[in-house]
Amino acid sequence: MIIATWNVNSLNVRLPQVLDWLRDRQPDIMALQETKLTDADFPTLDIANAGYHAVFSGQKTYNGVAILSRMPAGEIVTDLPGLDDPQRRVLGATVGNLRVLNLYVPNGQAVGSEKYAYKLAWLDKLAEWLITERVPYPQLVVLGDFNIAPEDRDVHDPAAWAGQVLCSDPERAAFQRLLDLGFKDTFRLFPQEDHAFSWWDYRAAAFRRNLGLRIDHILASPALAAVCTTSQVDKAPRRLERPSDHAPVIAEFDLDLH
DNA sequence: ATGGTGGCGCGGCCA
Repeated sequence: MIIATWNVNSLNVRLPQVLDWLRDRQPDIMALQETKLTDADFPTLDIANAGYHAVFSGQKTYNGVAILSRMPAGEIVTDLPGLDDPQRRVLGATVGNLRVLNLYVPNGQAVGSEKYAYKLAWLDKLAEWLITERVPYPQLVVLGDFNIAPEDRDVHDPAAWAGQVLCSDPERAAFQRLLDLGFKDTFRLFPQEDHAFSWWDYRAAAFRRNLGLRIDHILASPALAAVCTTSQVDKAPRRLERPSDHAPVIAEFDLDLH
């Protein structure tokens, strides 16, 4: 079973790339972030023609999340419990015997800003949710754009980024708290090349120079991590014309969805 | 160098 996550930075613009990627890689589950579409505008038909069910929680211009799956999804949740928030950043769904939580964690803008405080409060609510969610759903995957580079090796220039948003200690502590709950960062279950990133700024030819960060993650509950067989970043879509600034991240599991 | 690029949508916000 293959699970993937991709911040597409507008599903309108990136739909052809998403359809190509689905055809080539055939994931069982695909989590999308920054669809930037209202639910009325979601391309359900194109996705269905590609062989996938879709559930989504969108808004105009900003944010928006979706889960595409070979099998139909149920038990849909679109909000963090206890957080009244118009921003569409959360989508939980059950696909067969797997629980999927797709997240677009707030960016945080700058350390000390209002958006940064919102990000930390949001992550606090997330941890509280996972404490309860993992009980009925032992096979739980929590994935998406976390907007956190967990360690210095996830940053092209750790000295320049030290203490900056996406890399600050409180953000990393919030990420570590998720790991302390027993979730595994599947990417780090396996040997990886140095300088492996999932996001590169559009500016300053950052991708060509591999000036990136690894901020997109697939976290697996203990039961799921135990059957994880590989995880990698697929940089190919970042090389295309008019790419997203993020690349898809993949994890594969020795598990039958049923 | 306090910029640079991209999406949305048409001025400014967000990343």
